[in-house]
Amino acid sequence: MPTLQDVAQRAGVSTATVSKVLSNTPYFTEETRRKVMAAVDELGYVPNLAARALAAGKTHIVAVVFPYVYEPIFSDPLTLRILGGIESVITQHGYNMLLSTPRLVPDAPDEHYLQLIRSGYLDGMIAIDNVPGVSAVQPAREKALPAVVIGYGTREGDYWVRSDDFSGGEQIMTHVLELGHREIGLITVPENINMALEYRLEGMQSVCEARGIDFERLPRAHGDFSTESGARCAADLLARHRELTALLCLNDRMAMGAIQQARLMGRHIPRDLTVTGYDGIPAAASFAPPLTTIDQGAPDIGQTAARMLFDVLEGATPDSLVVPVSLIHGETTARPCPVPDHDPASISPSTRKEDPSP
Amino acid sequence: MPTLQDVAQRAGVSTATVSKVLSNTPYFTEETRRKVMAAVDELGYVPNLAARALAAGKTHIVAVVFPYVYEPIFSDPLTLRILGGIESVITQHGYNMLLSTPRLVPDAPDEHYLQLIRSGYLDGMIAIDNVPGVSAVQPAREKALPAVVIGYGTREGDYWVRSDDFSGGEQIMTHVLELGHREIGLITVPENINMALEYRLEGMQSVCEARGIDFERLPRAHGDFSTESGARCAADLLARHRELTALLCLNDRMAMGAIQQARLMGRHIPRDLTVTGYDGIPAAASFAPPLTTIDQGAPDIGQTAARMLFDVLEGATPDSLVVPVSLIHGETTARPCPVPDHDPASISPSTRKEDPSP
DNA sequence: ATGCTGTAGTTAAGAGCTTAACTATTGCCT
DNA sequence: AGGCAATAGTTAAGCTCTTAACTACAGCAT
Repeated sequence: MPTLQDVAQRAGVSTATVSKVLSNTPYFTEETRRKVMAAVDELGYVPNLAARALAAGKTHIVAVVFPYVYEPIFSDPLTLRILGGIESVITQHGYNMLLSTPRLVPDAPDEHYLQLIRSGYLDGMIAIDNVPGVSAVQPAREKALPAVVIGYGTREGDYWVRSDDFSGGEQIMTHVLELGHREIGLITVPENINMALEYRLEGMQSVCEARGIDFERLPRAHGDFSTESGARCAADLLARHRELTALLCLNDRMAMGAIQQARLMGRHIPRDLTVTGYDGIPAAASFAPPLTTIDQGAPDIGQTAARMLFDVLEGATPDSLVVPVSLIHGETTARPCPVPDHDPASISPSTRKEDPSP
Repeated sequence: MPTLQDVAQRAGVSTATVSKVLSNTPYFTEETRRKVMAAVDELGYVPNLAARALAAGKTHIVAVVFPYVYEPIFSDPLTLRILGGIESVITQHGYNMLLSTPRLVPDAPDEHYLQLIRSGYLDGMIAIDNVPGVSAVQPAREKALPAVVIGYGTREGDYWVRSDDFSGGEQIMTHVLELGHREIGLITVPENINMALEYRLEGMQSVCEARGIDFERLPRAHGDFSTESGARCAADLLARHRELTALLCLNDRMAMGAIQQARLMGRHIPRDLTVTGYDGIPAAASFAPPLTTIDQGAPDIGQTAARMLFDVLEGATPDSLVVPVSLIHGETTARPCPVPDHDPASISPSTRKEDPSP
């Protein structure tokens, strides 16, 4: 591989001049540029990034951090969409994206991750941080590495982007309440493992309280984000609370599991049971029937976070941002049906999609 | 940030000794190691990766290359699963993963991508290469950068991992034929844009020919991998060929779209129409009904590719590998129903899940 | 003429690490 | 005692680039 030296020699100038030409630092003639570029082309010179990084202290590498906490991140479609958003912006800026997936456990730091952050290899980072008690950005703060947080694990002075979880909770609960449901079950995850979900719940609660409904009384089941857990939770809730006419699920995958389970138990969706999701993953739209859910605008979150990071790298101090969400009207919600007798043995033949009954 | 020098000084030894201790090169006493490690801890020393890369010519960075070709890669759930498999192995080895997504277009190389490959920043790469005419690994070959290809875009001497697409095609076609279907429609993508799909088709063809069925005669529609395109293709095929009793889709997303569309057209799945997918993405399992499809073993492919790369980096010459696939028996396939009159207006009320008719 | 400014290019000092080549010491064999 | 091998550690060169400091010189106002 040819080096700067080789190029300089061939062009008949010094290495400093070549470096200037390549980085567009002023003070060289058009003639010189031509000579240098010719030499670069002839030799097929490509700068060595390690040397450049060492000399200039800039690597042009940005870390994208998706911590493994309670959930294997690679099973969440949302991850991919956020990643896609981030990627488009990073690529535009000519940077490279290092994907890091530390195993975060309270009081047991991921040494490899810490080394990476402290190694000077990174110009900045974008981290998902939604779990209380463990932080992916903390090491970046310590090293004063420019960082943007996606989520709630932030401190004063951090730059962050968040989905408007509170509003999402409000919107979905409002939708369900306005359809007339009062006997509502919640499929969520254990307390305090994800702050985004906490805010969704708070949004739901605020709507309930405004309408005089005791949110705390609504039966809950705790899953782990997975489809299977959604099915399990639905089985549990529907068995224990036969009066339920709606299940609000805190993510789409659990909602899809819940729907399948409800069907097995003889419920038609949405006629006998309203089910909602949250996230707006692609599978929710192609589900049958399409899920009523909240679109988080995942690619937008990724793009926004990346843009913000580049602002910071350029010395600006961008404002942190809440990304709005929107309700997707699918076909899994309907008015509650007037107290049917849910005996699984007596599924009537009329359990078909379009029910023309009054 | 403290440097090697600082550590050496504090430990009262030379930088060379510190370097040896840290890299476990022989010839130092336990006593020396203790002193060095103490100094490292006290100073919180972390080696500068750029300097290390420059001096040693090793960066401990592996590129994972998912080219954008005909399809935005971030909308394919399979991507995420392969990525997850790769990630687990790379992390185990203490390497870092640089995610690169070049825009590959014939005769218009992605300059930024080329620079990255040639920049000496990478110790190796894993690339998905399934599209004829454009190659993600080619630059790696030119630079003699250790590489493992996932897919068919290989040359003599390349290391590769492939899913057994031919067998997958055979399995799914055999399954459908054995159920008794003869009027079969194919939902695929345009010719020559993806070699993996070509082999799936060839597998299907071989089975047909062995049974005296003229594969070329089967009606086809061409989508673009997306759910929506699957719906469009199904609409087209079912309208033009009312005799069809089965639709074989070359990926799961198109299958899900096809199923939704078929339902809109009054077909019950699987009673009136058998539909199959391919890939075994998570959404296929949580679909209603669960898709009959081929499990590609995506995480396994990723892991295998990564392991193979590390073998190469250690100087071994691993054997390239075909990863077996398996048929997932979902609930979207059934025996063909004896020539029903598919008038959308006359959906009978008995269109329910369990049909106890003889 | 003198001094100043601005431009074009060079020199050389790092940036922080690895490693080949070297020195020094010890233990062991004959 | 002499020679050799193995061990422990040091010295210093080198990896490739950036950049501050410098030289050289033309153009211009005073």
